[in-house]
Amino acid sequence: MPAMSTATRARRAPGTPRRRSGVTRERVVDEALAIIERDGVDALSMRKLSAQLGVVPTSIYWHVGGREQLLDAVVERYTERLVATAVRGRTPEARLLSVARQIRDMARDHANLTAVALERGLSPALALPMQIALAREITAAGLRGKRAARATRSILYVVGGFIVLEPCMPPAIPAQRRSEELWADVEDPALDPGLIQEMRKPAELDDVFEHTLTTLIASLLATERRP
Amino acid sequence: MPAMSTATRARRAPGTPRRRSGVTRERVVDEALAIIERDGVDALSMRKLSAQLGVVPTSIYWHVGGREQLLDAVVERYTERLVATAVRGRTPEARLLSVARQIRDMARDHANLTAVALERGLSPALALPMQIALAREITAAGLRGKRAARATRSILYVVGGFIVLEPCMPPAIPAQRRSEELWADVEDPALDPGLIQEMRKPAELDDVFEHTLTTLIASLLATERRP
DNA sequence: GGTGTTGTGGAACAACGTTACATACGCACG
DNA sequence: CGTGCGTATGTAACGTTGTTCCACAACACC
Repeated sequence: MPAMSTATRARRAPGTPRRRSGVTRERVVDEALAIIERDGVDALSMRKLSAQLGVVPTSIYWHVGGREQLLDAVVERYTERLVATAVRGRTPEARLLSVARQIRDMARDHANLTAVALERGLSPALALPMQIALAREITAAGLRGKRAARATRSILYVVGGFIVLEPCMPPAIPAQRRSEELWADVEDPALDPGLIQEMRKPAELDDVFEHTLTTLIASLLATERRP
Repeated sequence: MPAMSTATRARRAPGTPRRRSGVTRERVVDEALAIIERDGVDALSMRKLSAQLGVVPTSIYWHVGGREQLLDAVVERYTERLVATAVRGRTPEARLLSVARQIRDMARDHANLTAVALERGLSPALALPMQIALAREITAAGLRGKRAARATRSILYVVGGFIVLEPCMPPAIPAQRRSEELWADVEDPALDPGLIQEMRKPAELDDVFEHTLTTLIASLLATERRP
C-alpha cells in the first residue's frame, strides 16, 4: 500500500490515475475533506466514505492507510489551500489587527476543518504563514529580536485561543445555562454593581476579540518601543 | 429510569442506595470521572465501566441515561469539586495575574476533565467562580461598569484560550513538525533577522502566557483608569 | 400474601475501524 | 502473443462500540 503522505507510488509516473474504478488517493482525500467541511469529523466514516465513492471500504484502505492517516492527509490538503490575502491599514496597530482578524475569519470559515487540524496538532504548519504575516508587521512596527518574537507569539496565541474557544461558547452549544443567566444570581458587595449588570448581558465574542486585541497590540507596541 | 440530572428518584428518601448490587448513580459517575481523569474521555466505554463496577451494561444505563448524560453528570460533579484558593499579590496587576495563573493551573491539573467540560460546552458554569474572582480584582482596581466587564471578559477569554490551546501544542502531540523547525526554512527580507532567530527556538508556553497576560492586564488597567 | 416499583441480567441490533484472504485487472517484459 | 507481477478491488469476518427490548429477581408497601 502507498499509504505514506508523500509517497513513492512504486514504479509509476506520478499523476497517472488509470484503473477501472477511478478512485484515487486524491479523490478519497478530496471527498473526505468535503464531508468533514460539511458535516464535521464525526460524520466521516470509512464505510460511508467508500460507499459514496462507489467502492468497498478496503479500497480506500489501500489508497490511504487508515482513518488517522486519512485525517492527516485531509489536514495537509487543507493547509495547501490556504492563501494569504492583503493586509489593510496604515498604522502598525491597524495592520496587525487586520492580520489577526484575517486569521480568525479564515478559521471560522472552515470551522470543521480547523477543528480537525487543531485536534491533530497540525496547527504549526497551518499557522506558519500567519505567523510570518504577523512577524512582518511587527518588524515594520520597529520591534526587534526577542521582544519582537514575544509580541508575535502573544498575538498568535491569543488569536488562536479565540479560535479554539469559539466552538465551546454557548451559541454553539445550546441546552445549557449560559453565562449571562448564571450572573443573574450573583450578589457580591466586592463587585461593582455596574459590572454585574453588564455581565448579565450576553457576551459578543466579536467585541471581546476586537477589544482584547486592540488593547494587547497597543500595549505590545508601546511598551516595547519606547525604552 | 431516573436519568434526569436533578432527578426525583420516585418515592424514595434521597441518599439511600440499598439494593444488592451496590451500584449507585453516585458510584457510576465517580468511577466514570476517575477513568476520564486518568485516561481521557475516549477510554470511557460503557461496557468497560460496567465491567469495572461488576455489573452488566444495562444497569448503568438505568442509573444514568446514556453516555452523553453520563458525561454531563461527570462534568457537573467535577464542577462541584472546584474550590477557590487564595489570591496573592499586592498591586491589582499582581493579583489579577495570580487569579489568571490559578485558573490555568487548575485546568491543567485536570486536563482530561477540562477537555470534556469544554467539549460539552459546560464551561460557563465551570468558569463562573473564576469570572467572579477576576471581577472582584477588577473592581478593586477601580474599573467600573462596561469597562470593567470588558476587562473581565478579555482576561477570562485569553486565559481560556491558553487553556484550550495547550493540548494542541507540539509537546502534547509528537510525530509532526514543530513550529521551530518550520521557521528554519524561513527567509524573508521583511523580517528582522533577530526575530527569525528567536522564532527558531522552541516556544515556552508558560513564558508566552506570563508575558501576554502581564502586558494585557497592565494595558487594561492603565488605559481604562486614567481618562 | 399479593402488587408494583426498582433494579439486574441476557441477548441482540446497528454501526464502527480494521484485517486476512482471494481475485480480477493492466501494463511490461520475454 | 503469452505470461508474470504489481496494482487495485471485492468478500467475509473479527472485535469493539452505544443502545434497546424483554424477561426476571428483589424489595417496599398495602
